Amino acid sequence: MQKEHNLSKNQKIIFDLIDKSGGPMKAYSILFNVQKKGIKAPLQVYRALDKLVEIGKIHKIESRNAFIACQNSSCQVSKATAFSICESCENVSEISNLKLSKYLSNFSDNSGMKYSKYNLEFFGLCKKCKSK
Amino acid sequence: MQKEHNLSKNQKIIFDLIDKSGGPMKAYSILFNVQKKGIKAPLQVYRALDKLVEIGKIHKIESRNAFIACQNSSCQVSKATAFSICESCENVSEISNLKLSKYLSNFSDNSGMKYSKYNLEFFGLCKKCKSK
DNA sequence: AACATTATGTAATAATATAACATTTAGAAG
DNA sequence: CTTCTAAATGTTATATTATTACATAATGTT
Ligand SMILES: [Zn+2]
Ligand SMILES: [Zn+2]
Ligand SMILES: [Zn+2]
Ligand SMILES: [Zn+2]
Repeated sequence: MQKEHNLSKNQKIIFDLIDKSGGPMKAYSILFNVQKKGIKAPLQVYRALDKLVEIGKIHKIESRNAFIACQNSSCQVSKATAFSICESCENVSEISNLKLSKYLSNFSDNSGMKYSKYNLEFFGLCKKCKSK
Repeated sequence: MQKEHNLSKNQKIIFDLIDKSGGPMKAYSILFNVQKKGIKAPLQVYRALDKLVEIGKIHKIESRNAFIACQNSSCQVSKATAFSICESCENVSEISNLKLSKYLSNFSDNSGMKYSKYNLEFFGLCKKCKSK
Protein backbone atom coordinates (compact mmCIF):
# COMPACT_ATOMS: atom_id res chain seq x y z
CA MET A 1 0.00 0.00 0.00
CA GLN A 2 1.08 3.50 -0.76
CA LYS A 3 1.57 5.75 2.22
CA GLU A 4 -1.04 8.45 2.57
CA HIS A 5 0.44 11.85 2.14
CA ASN A 6 -1.40 14.95 3.13
CA LEU A 7 -0.66 17.31 0.35
CA SER A 8 -0.06 20.92 1.18
CA LYS A 9 -2.06 23.69 -0.44
CA ASN A 10 0.23 24.25 -3.41
CA GLN A 11 0.90 20.58 -3.86
CA LYS A 12 -2.82 19.87 -3.99
CA ILE A 13 -3.56 22.63 -6.47
CA ILE A 14 -0.83 21.43 -8.76
CA PHE A 15 -1.55 17.75 -8.43
CA ASP A 16 -5.25 18.29 -9.14
CA LEU A 17 -4.43 20.27 -12.25
CA ILE A 18 -2.09 17.63 -13.64
CA ASP A 19 -4.41 14.82 -12.68
CA LYS A 20 -7.43 16.42 -14.32
CA SER A 21 -5.51 17.22 -17.48
CA GLY A 22 -5.19 13.48 -18.08
CA GLY A 23 -1.82 13.85 -19.76
CA PRO A 24 1.64 15.27 -19.32
CA MET A 25 1.98 18.93 -18.43
CA LYS A 26 5.00 21.18 -18.57
CA ALA A 27 6.07 23.25 -15.62
CA TYR A 28 5.43 26.65 -17.14
CA SER A 29 2.10 25.57 -18.50
CA ILE A 30 1.21 24.50 -14.98
CA LEU A 31 2.40 27.86 -13.71
CA PHE A 32 0.21 29.70 -16.17
CA ASN A 33 -2.79 27.62 -15.15
CA VAL A 34 -2.43 28.15 -11.41
CA GLN A 35 -1.67 31.83 -11.37
CA LYS A 36 -5.29 32.64 -10.69
CA LYS A 37 -4.97 30.49 -7.57
CA GLY A 38 -2.13 32.61 -6.25
CA ILE A 39 0.86 30.60 -7.33
CA LYS A 40 2.98 33.19 -9.03
CA ALA A 41 6.52 31.95 -9.32
CA PRO A 42 8.26 29.06 -11.10
CA LEU A 43 9.90 27.98 -7.88
CA GLN A 44 6.55 27.41 -6.23
CA VAL A 45 5.66 25.07 -9.05
CA TYR A 46 8.98 23.26 -9.09
CA ARG A 47 8.91 22.75 -5.35
CA ALA A 48 5.50 21.17 -5.49
CA LEU A 49 6.52 19.06 -8.48
CA ASP A 50 9.64 17.84 -6.68
CA LYS A 51 7.60 16.74 -3.71
CA LEU A 52 4.91 15.10 -5.81
CA VAL A 53 7.55 13.18 -7.75
CA GLU A 54 9.23 12.15 -4.51
CA ILE A 55 6.07 10.64 -3.08
CA GLY A 56 5.10 9.05 -6.39
CA LYS A 57 1.92 11.01 -7.10
CA ILE A 58 3.36 12.19 -10.38
CA HIS A 59 6.23 11.18 -12.61
CA LYS A 60 8.52 13.17 -14.81
CA ILE A 61 8.63 12.23 -18.47
CA GLU A 62 12.31 12.92 -18.89
CA SER A 63 12.40 13.04 -22.66
CA ARG A 64 9.66 15.67 -22.66
CA ASN A 65 10.38 17.71 -19.55
CA ALA A 66 6.80 17.11 -18.53
CA PHE A 67 4.93 15.73 -15.57
CA ILE A 68 2.10 13.23 -15.51
CA ALA A 69 -0.10 11.93 -12.72
CA CYS A 70 0.64 8.38 -11.65
CA GLN A 71 -1.84 6.05 -13.28
CA ASN A 72 -0.79 3.18 -11.10
CA SER A 73 -1.89 2.31 -7.61
CA SER A 74 0.66 -0.28 -6.68
CA CYS A 75 3.63 0.38 -4.48
CA GLN A 76 7.14 1.25 -5.58
CA VAL A 77 5.98 2.75 -8.82
CA SER A 78 8.01 5.88 -8.42
CA LYS A 79 11.16 3.75 -8.46
CA ALA A 80 10.09 1.67 -11.41
CA THR A 81 8.41 3.62 -14.14
CA ALA A 82 7.61 2.83 -17.75
CA PHE A 83 5.80 4.94 -20.30
CA SER A 84 4.65 4.76 -23.85
CA ILE A 85 4.93 7.95 -25.82
CA CYS A 86 3.40 8.68 -29.19
CA GLU A 87 5.89 10.64 -31.24
CA SER A 88 3.13 12.14 -33.33
CA CYS A 89 0.42 13.32 -30.92
CA GLU A 90 2.62 13.21 -27.82
CA ASN A 91 0.07 11.14 -25.95
CA VAL A 92 1.70 9.49 -22.96
CA SER A 93 0.52 6.62 -20.84
CA GLU A 94 2.04 4.77 -17.97
CA ILE A 95 2.71 1.13 -18.62
CA SER A 96 1.58 -1.17 -15.90
CA ASN A 97 2.92 -4.60 -16.64
CA LEU A 98 3.93 -6.90 -13.86
CA LYS A 99 6.19 -9.07 -16.00
CA LEU A 100 8.04 -6.05 -17.31
CA SER A 101 8.48 -4.47 -13.91
CA LYS A 102 9.67 -7.74 -12.39
CA TYR A 103 12.08 -8.29 -15.23
CA LEU A 104 13.55 -4.82 -14.88
CA SER A 105 13.56 -4.69 -11.10
CA ASN A 106 15.53 -7.90 -11.02
CA PHE A 107 17.82 -6.95 -13.85
CA SER A 108 21.50 -7.01 -13.12
CA ASP A 109 24.51 -7.05 -15.36
CA ASN A 110 28.16 -7.68 -14.72
CA SER A 111 28.93 -4.12 -13.61
CA GLY A 112 28.55 -4.97 -9.94
CA MET A 113 25.93 -2.30 -9.66
CA LYS A 114 22.69 -2.88 -7.81
CA TYR A 115 19.94 -0.85 -9.35
CA SER A 116 17.46 0.78 -7.03
CA LYS A 117 15.43 2.59 -9.63
CA TYR A 118 14.72 2.70 -13.33
CA ASN A 119 12.81 4.70 -15.87
CA LEU A 120 11.83 3.35 -19.27
CA GLU A 121 10.35 5.30 -22.13
CA PHE A 122 8.96 3.58 -25.23
CA PHE A 123 8.35 5.57 -28.39
CA GLY A 124 6.17 4.88 -31.38
CA LEU A 125 2.88 5.77 -32.95
CA CYS A 126 -0.35 5.30 -31.10
CA LYS A 127 -3.32 3.55 -32.68
CA LYS A 128 -4.93 6.79 -33.82
CA CYS A 129 -1.81 8.25 -35.35
CA LYS A 130 -0.85 5.00 -37.04
CA SER A 131 -4.13 4.85 -38.93
CA LYS A 132 -3.80 8.33 -40.34
CA MET B 1 26.94 -3.03 -39.49
CA GLN B 2 26.61 0.62 -38.79
CA LYS B 3 26.58 2.87 -41.82
CA GLU B 4 29.71 4.95 -42.18
CA HIS B 5 28.99 8.58 -41.78
CA ASN B 6 31.49 11.20 -42.78
CA LEU B 7 31.24 13.66 -40.00
CA SER B 8 31.43 17.33 -40.85
CA LYS B 9 34.00 19.58 -39.24
CA ASN B 10 31.88 20.66 -36.26
CA GLN B 11 30.44 17.22 -35.81
CA LYS B 12 33.90 15.72 -35.68
CA ILE B 13 35.24 18.26 -33.21
CA ILE B 14 32.30 17.70 -30.90
CA PHE B 15 32.20 13.95 -31.23
CA ASP B 16 35.92 13.67 -30.52
CA LEU B 17 35.57 15.78 -27.41
CA ILE B 18 32.70 13.73 -26.02
CA ASP B 19 34.34 10.47 -26.96
CA LYS B 20 37.65 11.37 -25.34
CA SER B 21 35.95 12.57 -22.18
CA GLY B 22 34.81 9.01 -21.57
CA GLY B 23 31.61 10.12 -19.89
CA PRO B 24 28.53 12.25 -20.34
CA MET B 25 29.01 15.90 -21.25
CA LYS B 26 26.56 18.75 -21.13
CA ALA B 27 25.97 21.01 -24.08
CA TYR B 28 27.33 24.18 -22.57
CA SER B 29 30.36 22.41 -21.20
CA ILE B 30 30.99 21.16 -24.72
CA LEU B 31 30.54 24.70 -26.01
CA PHE B 32 33.09 26.03 -23.53
CA ASN B 33 35.57 23.34 -24.56
CA VAL B 34 35.33 23.91 -28.29
CA GLN B 35 35.38 27.68 -28.35
CA LYS B 36 39.10 27.66 -29.02
CA LYS B 37 38.31 25.64 -32.14
CA GLY B 38 36.02 28.34 -33.47
CA ILE B 39 32.63 27.03 -32.39
CA LYS B 40 31.13 30.03 -30.71
CA ALA B 41 27.39 29.58 -30.40
CA PRO B 42 25.08 27.13 -28.61
CA LEU B 43 23.24 26.42 -31.82
CA GLN B 44 26.38 25.14 -33.48
CA VAL B 45 26.76 22.67 -30.66
CA TYR B 46 23.13 21.62 -30.61
CA ARG B 47 23.07 21.08 -34.35
CA ALA B 48 26.07 18.81 -34.20
CA LEU B 49 24.61 16.98 -31.21
CA ASP B 50 21.29 16.47 -33.01
CA LYS B 51 23.05 14.94 -35.98
CA LEU B 52 25.31 12.75 -33.85
CA VAL B 53 22.32 11.48 -31.92
CA GLU B 54 20.45 10.84 -35.15
CA ILE B 55 23.20 8.66 -36.56
CA GLY B 56 23.79 6.90 -33.25
CA LYS B 57 27.32 8.11 -32.55
CA ILE B 58 26.18 9.60 -29.28
CA HIS B 59 23.14 9.25 -27.05
CA LYS B 60 21.35 11.71 -24.85
CA ILE B 61 21.05 10.83 -21.19
CA GLU B 62 17.60 12.33 -20.76
CA SER B 63 17.55 12.47 -16.99
CA ARG B 64 20.81 14.42 -17.01
CA ASN B 65 20.56 16.55 -20.14
CA ALA B 66 23.90 15.18 -21.14
CA PHE B 67 25.42 13.42 -24.09
CA ILE B 68 27.65 10.36 -24.15
CA ALA B 69 29.52 8.59 -26.93
CA CYS B 70 28.00 5.30 -27.98
CA GLN B 71 29.91 2.47 -26.36
CA ASN B 72 28.25 -0.09 -28.51
CA SER B 73 29.16 -1.21 -32.00
CA SER B 74 26.08 -3.13 -32.96
CA CYS B 75 23.38 -1.80 -35.19
CA GLN B 76 20.14 -0.17 -34.12
CA VAL B 77 21.56 0.97 -30.84
CA SER B 78 20.28 4.47 -31.24
CA LYS B 79 16.74 3.10 -31.17
CA ALA B 80 17.29 0.85 -28.23
CA THR B 81 19.37 2.37 -25.49
CA ALA B 82 19.96 1.44 -21.89
CA PHE B 83 22.20 3.10 -19.35
CA SER B 84 23.29 2.66 -15.79
CA ILE B 85 23.72 5.84 -13.83
CA CYS B 86 25.38 6.22 -10.45
CA GLU B 87 23.40 8.69 -8.40
CA SER B 88 26.42 9.55 -6.33
CA CYS B 89 29.32 10.09 -8.75
CA GLU B 90 27.13 10.46 -11.85
CA ASN B 91 29.16 7.88 -13.70
CA VAL B 92 27.20 6.63 -16.70
CA SER B 93 27.71 3.56 -18.80
CA GLU B 94 25.83 2.09 -21.67
CA ILE B 95 24.38 -1.32 -21.01
CA SER B 96 24.95 -3.80 -23.74
CA ASN B 97 22.89 -6.86 -22.97
CA LEU B 98 21.40 -8.87 -25.74
CA LYS B 99 18.72 -10.49 -23.61
CA LEU B 100 17.59 -7.13 -22.31
CA SER B 101 17.51 -5.50 -25.70
CA LYS B 102 15.64 -8.42 -27.21
CA TYR B 103 13.15 -8.42 -24.38
CA LEU B 104 12.48 -4.71 -24.75
CA SER B 105 12.53 -4.59 -28.53
CA ASN B 106 9.89 -7.28 -28.60
CA PHE B 107 7.85 -5.85 -25.78
CA SER B 108 4.26 -5.07 -26.51
CA ASP B 109 1.31 -4.43 -24.29
CA ASN B 110 -2.40 -4.24 -24.91
CA SER B 111 -2.34 -0.62 -26.03
CA GLY B 112 -2.16 -1.52 -29.70
CA MET B 113 0.98 0.50 -29.99
CA LYS B 114 4.00 -0.77 -31.85
CA TYR B 115 7.14 0.59 -30.29
CA SER B 116 9.92 1.61 -32.61
CA LYS B 117 12.29 2.94 -30.01
CA TYR B 118 13.02 2.89 -26.31
CA ASN B 119 15.32 4.40 -23.76
CA LEU B 120 15.97 2.88 -20.37
CA GLU B 121 17.85 4.46 -17.51
CA PHE B 122 18.81 2.48 -14.42
CA PHE B 123 19.86 4.29 -11.25
CA GLY B 124 21.83 3.13 -8.27
CA LEU B 125 25.25 3.29 -6.70
CA CYS B 126 28.29 2.10 -8.57
CA LYS B 127 30.80 -0.26 -6.98
CA LYS B 128 33.10 2.53 -5.85
CA CYS B 129 30.37 4.65 -4.32
CA LYS B 130 28.73 1.69 -2.62
CA SER B 131 31.89 0.85 -0.73
CA LYS B 132 32.33 4.33 0.68
C1' DA C 1 6.59 26.69 25.02
C1' DA C 2 10.52 25.38 22.48
C1' DC C 3 12.30 23.22 18.78
C1' DA C 4 12.66 21.12 14.35
C1' DT C 5 10.78 20.23 9.89
C1' DT C 6 8.26 21.37 6.02
C1' DA C 7 6.14 24.62 3.14
C1' DT C 8 5.64 29.26 1.26
C1' DG C 9 6.73 33.94 -0.93
C1' DT C 10 9.64 36.75 -3.80
C1' DA C 11 13.36 38.32 -6.70
C1' DA C 12 17.06 37.36 -9.34
C1' DT C 13 19.60 34.44 -12.24
C1' DA C 14 21.44 30.10 -14.23
C1' DA C 15 21.13 26.43 -17.46
C1' DT C 16 19.14 24.33 -21.44
C1' DA C 17 17.38 24.78 -26.07
C1' DT C 18 15.30 26.83 -30.35
C1' DA C 19 13.75 30.44 -34.03
C1' DA C 20 14.98 33.15 -37.83
C1' DC C 21 17.81 34.49 -41.39
C1' DA C 22 22.01 34.76 -44.25
C1' DT C 23 25.79 32.29 -46.22
C1' DT C 24 28.78 28.48 -47.44
C1' DT C 25 30.09 23.85 -48.53
C1' DA C 26 29.61 19.31 -50.50
C1' DG C 27 27.23 15.99 -53.52
C1' DA C 28 24.48 14.64 -57.32
C1' DA C 29 22.74 15.32 -62.00
C1' DG C 30 23.07 16.88 -66.47
C1' DC D 1 32.27 22.17 -65.67
C1' DT D 2 27.79 24.00 -64.46
C1' DT D 3 23.51 23.77 -62.28
C1' DC D 4 20.84 22.26 -58.80
C1' DT D 5 19.93 20.58 -54.25
C1' DA D 6 20.76 19.11 -49.64
C1' DA D 7 23.48 19.61 -45.72
C1' DA D 8 26.18 22.30 -42.83
C1' DT D 9 27.73 26.66 -40.96
C1' DG D 10 27.68 31.44 -38.84
C1' DT D 11 25.37 34.88 -36.11
C1' DT D 12 22.02 37.24 -33.28
C1' DA D 13 18.30 37.05 -30.58
C1' DT D 14 15.06 34.74 -27.80
C1' DA D 15 12.39 30.96 -25.66
C1' DT D 16 12.12 27.39 -22.27
C1' DT D 17 13.44 24.94 -18.22
C1' DA D 18 15.27 25.08 -13.63
C1' DT D 19 17.87 26.74 -9.43
C1' DT D 20 20.09 30.01 -5.81
C1' DA D 21 19.48 32.89 -2.10
C1' DC D 22 17.09 34.78 1.49
C1' DA D 23 13.02 35.84 4.35
C1' DT D 24 8.77 34.24 6.44
C1' DA D 25 4.99 31.18 7.81
C1' DA D 26 2.78 26.89 8.93
C1' DT D 27 2.96 22.32 10.87
C1' DG D 28 4.35 18.65 13.83
C1' DT D 29 6.99 16.86 17.99
C1' DT D 30 8.81 16.84 22.56
ZN1 LIG E 1 3.07 5.60 -11.54
ZN1 LIG F 1 -0.62 9.53 -31.41
ZN1 LIG G 1 24.99 3.11 -28.11
ZN1 LIG H 1 29.48 6.19 -8.27
